Amino acid sequence: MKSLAKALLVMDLLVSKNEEMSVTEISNTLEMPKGTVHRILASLVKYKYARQDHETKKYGLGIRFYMMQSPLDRFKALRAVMNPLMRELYLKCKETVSAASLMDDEIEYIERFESEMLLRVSIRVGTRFPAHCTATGKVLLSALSDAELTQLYKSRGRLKKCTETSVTSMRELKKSLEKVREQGYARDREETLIGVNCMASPIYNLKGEMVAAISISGPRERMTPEKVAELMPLLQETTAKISQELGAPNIDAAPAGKLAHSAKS
Amino acid sequence: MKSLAKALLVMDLLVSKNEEMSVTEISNTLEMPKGTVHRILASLVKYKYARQDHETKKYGLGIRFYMMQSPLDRFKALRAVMNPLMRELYLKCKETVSAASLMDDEIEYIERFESEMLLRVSIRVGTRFPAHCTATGKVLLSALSDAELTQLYKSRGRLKKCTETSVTSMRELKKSLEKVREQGYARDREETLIGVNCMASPIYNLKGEMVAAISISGPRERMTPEKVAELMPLLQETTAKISQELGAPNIDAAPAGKLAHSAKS
DNA sequence: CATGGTTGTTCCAAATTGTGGAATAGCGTT
DNA sequence: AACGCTATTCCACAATTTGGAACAACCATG
Repeated sequence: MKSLAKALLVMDLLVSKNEEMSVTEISNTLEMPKGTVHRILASLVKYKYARQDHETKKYGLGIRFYMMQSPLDRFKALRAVMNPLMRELYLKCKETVSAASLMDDEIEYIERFESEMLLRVSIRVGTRFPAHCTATGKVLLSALSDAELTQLYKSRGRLKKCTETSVTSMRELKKSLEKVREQGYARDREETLIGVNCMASPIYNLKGEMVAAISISGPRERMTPEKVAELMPLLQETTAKISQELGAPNIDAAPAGKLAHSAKS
Repeated sequence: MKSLAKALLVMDLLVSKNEEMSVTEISNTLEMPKGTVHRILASLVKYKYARQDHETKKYGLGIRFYMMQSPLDRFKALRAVMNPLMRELYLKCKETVSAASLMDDEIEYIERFESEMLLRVSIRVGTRFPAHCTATGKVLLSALSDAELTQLYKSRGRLKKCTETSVTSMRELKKSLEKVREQGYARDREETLIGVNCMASPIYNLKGEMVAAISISGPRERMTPEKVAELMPLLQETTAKISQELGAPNIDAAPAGKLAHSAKS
């Protein structure tokens, strides 16, 4: 199989270099015509074995490779995919856009674009919050089964109350998560911090596991119900695009997928 | 590219299943004719993206995939490849055959077939020895550059003397390693343990890095110079075969390759 | 021991598919 | 504006993949 052989050689090269390469670079190294290399790359990209940087036009390894690497590399790949689409979303809404994933019963922010408004939500990468009182957290928890959820909170007693509006009982939380599952997104009205409203939507990887969630957060005065309703399609469009880039299956089918085990480090 | 697409689908399936599958199994799942699946698998095997278990005839992921996984998985894959060929060697020489890799200035045994003779060398997986006074260790150290070697031993003072014949000075060691590089193998005469002789030969991975070494060890009385000379071709044949299965480049060209960084855990 | 039902593997004519040089388009620099 | 550099598209030729069917090898079962 000649065509397959050539494609595998291209993959080999990308694996061994482990950095992005241009079409001509590959073409020269492997002594293949540019047209051929390009066609191969297009197919590899289609099946997520390679990916093209839309800015530099260079090609690198795709998510299918990162999926089987260490959790650390996986996060790196995830961030690389999220970054440009999060920036796009930020430019549209001008509020702080952030991404987080679940670490035990907390969420940890892994990427963000901070609003430049005078009054804004300021979040640093690495920051953690209790999952149960953030929109992002509720989205991430919604991927857990009832059993997993009770397991997670079994030795933790009553839920910490961040603000007056935080949910504090397991029953309330479960009911809330039920709604999140139906809607496919979560909101929080000053549950994390007084004066801050937030909305979040999930990201799935190519196995259909929820790996992170993206949120828009801003001050109560700007994040009115109307504004949230206006931004929600944009947010969901963004998370859908990211999920798609990650190779997630059935884009609009009912989620209810498993939550990917998050890394400790 | 239809043929590539199909091949990638086969790979996808192997990745997601993460266990060996038969041709018909794949053929049914993907609804492709058996002939096509077989042809694709043959090509994937050729380029180390898949491998066939010669006993069960089933196909699984190849070393190219394991190469980019966590060090732990890499060791698992390495052992899977070494095991049958080490057994073969053991059956031919009836002496203890073992494999070890370098961990700092020690070697750690990662696989072994123990002789069933009354007087035999008994080694457990996980055991460690100072690298400088074992044949295996000398082989592994021979892949290091002069700079790396001094770096490794810089804060360790005089080399530990295992037996009377052990090398103890850095100068002696370097001279000894020079010889190992020339020969492509190492021997030790009661340098680790009084009464025990040993011979070792290196294994390279598909990047040309030395990842482990295999040794035959036995009591001085049986491991005479003549016996060693008789067994050496068998040992080298075995390590060559393993290296080849791992996809090592230029089988008989001058090694002088880098030593792969070994895992800590 | 033969038989039926598995499996993996091989074969080959038909035609669909990949080929790769050359043309095009797009981008940044001179 | 013209140049040199990319990535990308195009297309007629032909080499390649295709996949059904035949084969071989194995293992239960009758």
